[in-house]
Amino acid sequence: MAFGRILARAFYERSTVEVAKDLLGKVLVHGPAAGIIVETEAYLGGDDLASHSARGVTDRTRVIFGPPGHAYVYLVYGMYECLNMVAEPEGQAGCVLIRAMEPVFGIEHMRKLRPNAKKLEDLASGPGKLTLALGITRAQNGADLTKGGLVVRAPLEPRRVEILVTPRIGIRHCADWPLRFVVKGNRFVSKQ
DNA sequence: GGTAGGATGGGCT
DNA sequence: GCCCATCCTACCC
Repeated sequence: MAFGRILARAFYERSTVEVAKDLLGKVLVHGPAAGIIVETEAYLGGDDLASHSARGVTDRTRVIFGPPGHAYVYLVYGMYECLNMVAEPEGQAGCVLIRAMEPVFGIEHMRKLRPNAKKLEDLASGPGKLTLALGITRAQNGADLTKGGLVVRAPLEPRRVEILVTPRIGIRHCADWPLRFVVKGNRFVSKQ
């Protein structure tokens, strides 16, 4: 499969849940490597206490309140970086955590960045693994997803996907909210 | 097959 | 000082 067009800003300028669901099956590209997004989570504004934006605008969370279609990348547990896509119109909080990807292009490149991964299924089957495989760091925080080296494209041959909805993983607040979206049956997700 | 525990540092109280 | 939107290893069935 090859790449289609870059997703426009209007794609991201919608509700966070819509964007999280529609990102499934899209192609995430960074430099020489790319894969199909198979697992996402929505982090909402307002009363979603699991979101970093819940405490308002700070140096870290500023990008989440900014214009949609930008990357929010942060350090978690002192060691790993997580990639999010900013959604909602400017001024409103909301972002989508990219949790897992099916490797498609640049697989040898990604294997070098993920020496611990034994199987193809382990390359990007988690938010920290995915950023390692793609070489994404906080240097990409705030990057414009509609141009440059980090973009999301439509697939040229879209697959019909069935979406499984579950609670989000690894959080304490709002632990039962149904905001995790996975491609049902896909073997590259972090867990079914 | 499964899970408990440790690594490790930034953000915020 | 406490809390993490995680991953890997060791160890145990």
